[in-house]
Amino acid sequence: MPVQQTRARERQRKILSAAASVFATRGFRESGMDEIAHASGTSKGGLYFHFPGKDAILLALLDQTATLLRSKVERAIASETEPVAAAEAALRVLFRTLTKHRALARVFAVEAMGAGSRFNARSLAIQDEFADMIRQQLDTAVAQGVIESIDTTVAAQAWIGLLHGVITRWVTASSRERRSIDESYETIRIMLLRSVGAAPYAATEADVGRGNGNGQRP
Amino acid sequence: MPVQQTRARERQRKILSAAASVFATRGFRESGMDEIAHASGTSKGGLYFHFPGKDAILLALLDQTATLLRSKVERAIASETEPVAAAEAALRVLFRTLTKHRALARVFAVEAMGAGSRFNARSLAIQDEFADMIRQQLDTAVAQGVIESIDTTVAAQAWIGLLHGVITRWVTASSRERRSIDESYETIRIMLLRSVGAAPYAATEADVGRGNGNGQRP
DNA sequence: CGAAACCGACTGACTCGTCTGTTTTCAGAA
DNA sequence: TTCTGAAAACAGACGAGTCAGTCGGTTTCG
Repeated sequence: MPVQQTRARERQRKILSAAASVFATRGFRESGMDEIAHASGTSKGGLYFHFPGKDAILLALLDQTATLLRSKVERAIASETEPVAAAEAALRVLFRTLTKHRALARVFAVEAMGAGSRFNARSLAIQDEFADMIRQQLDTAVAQGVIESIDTTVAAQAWIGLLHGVITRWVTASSRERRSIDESYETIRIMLLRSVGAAPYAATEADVGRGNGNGQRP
Repeated sequence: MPVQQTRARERQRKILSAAASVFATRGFRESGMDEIAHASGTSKGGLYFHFPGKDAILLALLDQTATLLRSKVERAIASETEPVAAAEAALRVLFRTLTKHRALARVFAVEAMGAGSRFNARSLAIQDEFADMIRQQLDTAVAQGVIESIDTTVAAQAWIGLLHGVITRWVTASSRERRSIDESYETIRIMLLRSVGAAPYAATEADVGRGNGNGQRP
C-alpha cells in the first residue's frame, strides 16, 4: 500500500478531528475554513486538496461518526440474547458513547440539524437506522410476549426521540448548569422500559458503573 | 388610543409572521433581510424601523410564541383537577399546537438551536419553563400516590425531551415521508403515562379529537 | 525528476446594517 | 372643513465586512 496515501489518510483524519471540535464549539456556519485549517495544522489549500468544500467535511464527519456508532451498537446488541436486554444494551451504548464525546454529539444533534436540508436529510437517515435497530429488538420482544403489544415503529422512534431530546438538551446547556448526565440515566432507563410495558429490573453495579458485561432477565 | 401605534403593531405582527415562515423554510442564517422585508410587504428601512436587527426579530418571535404557548398550556392544566390528567392535558396541548403550526415549530425546535448560543440559551430557558409545569403536576401526582415515586425533574425533562425529539423529527422530515403525526400520538401518550407508572386510562373523544378513542388499561 | 501534498494572498459574491431621502398620518391652527 | 408641518413610517441605494473557494507557486517524498 502506498505510503503517500497513508500520509494523506492521516491528514484527512486530522482535518475531520479538528473540524469536529471547531464545529462543536463555534457552530458550522460560524466556523471559517481558515479556522479549521489552523486547528488541523494545515492551510486552506491543504483543506481543499483533501475535501472539495466545507459541506463535504461535515458530511464526511457525519458518516464517519455514524459508522463508528453503528458498529458499537451492533456489537452491544449481539452480546445479548434477551431482546429487552439487547435493546437496553443498544440504548446504553448509544447514550454512553454520545455523552463521552460531547463535541461530536453536539455536531450530530445540533449543528447538522441547523445546517441546511441536505444535512438534516442525512441526519434523519442515520437516526432512522438506529431507530430500526431498536425496533427489531422491540419486535422480537413483542413476539416473545416479553413486553406489551404496541406499535414498535413508533415506540422505537419515541425512544430515539427521547434520546435526541435529552442529548440535545445536555449538549446545549451551559457548563454551569450542566451536571453529569449519568445522574439522570437510571431514571430515564426505567422510564424507557416502563414505557413499553417491560418490568424494569433492579440495576446491578455492573449496569450503573463503568463496567458492564451484564444481561439478566426481568 | 393612538391610531399610529395600532398601525405599527399591525406591521410588527406582519413582520413576525412573515419572518416565521421565511425562517422556517430557508433557515435563520440563510434568510436575508430583504427577503423578510418582501414577505412582510415592506422594505429594509421598514424592518429596521421596527426592529434593531435580524437577531431581535428571531428573539421577538421566540418570546411571542412562548408566551402564547404558555398561556394555552396553563389553561389546559387549570381545566383538570387530577394531576396526571392535567399533565397529560398540558402535553397534549403542547403537542397539538406545535403540530398545528409547523413553521413556528420548526423555528422553535431547529432554527433557534442552530443560530448561536444566545438563541439556544433562550430556547433552553423556555423549554425549562414547560418542563417545570409538567414537573409540578408530576410532583402532585407522586404526593397523591397516583404514580410511582421517581425523580420528577428528570421525568419532566424526559417528557419534554421526547416531545422535542419527536417534533424535531416531524418538522425535519420531507413532506413525502411525513404522515400525520396524530397517528402516532396515541402510542406516544400511552408510553408517556406508562413511563411514570401511571395507568393509562381510555381516551375519550375529547382527548383524541376527531379520531378514534381506543387506549387500554393494564 | 515527477507527482503528491501543501501554502496563503487574492477574488468574487453575498448580506447586514446605515443613510439619505420620500410618503403617510394626524393634531391643531385658520 | 381645509390647511400645515412635524413626526412616524417607509423606501432602496450604498458601505463595509465576511468568507468560501481559487490559483500560482513551493515543499516534501519516492
